[in-house]
Amino acid sequence: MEQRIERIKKQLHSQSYKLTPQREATVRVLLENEDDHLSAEDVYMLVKEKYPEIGLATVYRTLELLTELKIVDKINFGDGVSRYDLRQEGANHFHHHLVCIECGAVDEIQEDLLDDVEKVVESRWNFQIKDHRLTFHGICYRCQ
Amino acid sequence: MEQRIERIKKQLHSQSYKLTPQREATVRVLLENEDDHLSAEDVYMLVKEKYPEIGLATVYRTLELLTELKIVDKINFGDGVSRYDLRQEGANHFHHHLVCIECGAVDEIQEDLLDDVEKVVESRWNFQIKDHRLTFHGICYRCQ
DNA sequence: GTTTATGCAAAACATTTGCAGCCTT
DNA sequence: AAGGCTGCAAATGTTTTGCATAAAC
Repeated sequence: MEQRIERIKKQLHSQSYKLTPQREATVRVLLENEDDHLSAEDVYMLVKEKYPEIGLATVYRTLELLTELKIVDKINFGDGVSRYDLRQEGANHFHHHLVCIECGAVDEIQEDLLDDVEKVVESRWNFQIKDHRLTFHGICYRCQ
Repeated sequence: MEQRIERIKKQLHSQSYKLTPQREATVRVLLENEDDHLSAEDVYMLVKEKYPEIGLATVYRTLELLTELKIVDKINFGDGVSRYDLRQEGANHFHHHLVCIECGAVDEIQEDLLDDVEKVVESRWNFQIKDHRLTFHGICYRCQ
């Protein structure tokens, strides 16, 4: 955890951004809820517990910054809000998601299942892939 | 075109919805711009050319209805708006997208490249897939 | 001291909803 | 007369922006 914060701090510094207390509190919330898919509002509520003076705008600005630095990925599951998902350290692809249409749970697939598909797309469509988004909608093991 | 409208009309009737002039005008805009990925506002502007009295709320309600009937798919590429994409007739999967990060173009892949991946997900994660969303972000052939 | 970041409030958007009136049967 | 459907305006919910203040370098 601390090491991970340290590395994020370096990443910010390398682009001449600072890890302010507000930003650190926000990052900690993301780290502590790595399995969830928090909206900006969710993050705001959780950060406020430790840092009550923080403003919602700061949270939005921090999440935008982290997205830009590819520390988090911004994703939208079709309900009106954006959600923010920490990237695995060293991962060069965004992980996949399983969204249950019964209970709303969102599970993650960390494994990259798209290697073969991407080779086909790159050669057949002559498209140079930089990133991807793959989400399955269906019924999770709990709801079956 | 006319036959396609006719089939959509039947599909609506089978669920006891009507194909009103407003709905028909909206469907026509979608058919005429099948290659694009129009937002509700885009659709509204285009429908207004032929049917100036239409209201934006009606367009939203029609798009929602068409989504429910799986005539269109609602998709979000990460800019703040939902886009609406006609499903290929008879297609049982939603097609894939290539979004160019240089020029913003969105190309479609009609072929289903996910058959193998879905088999793995269904058995390994015990997840019953009903639908999927796959988007690649990268550089299109035009921008290379 | 100049830049960078923050908090608040207001603004900007996208989307949804309430409701009175309008068709169609 | 009843139902579904529409247009308008208002309401809602999310995200962004302007600005004055505060913190960091």
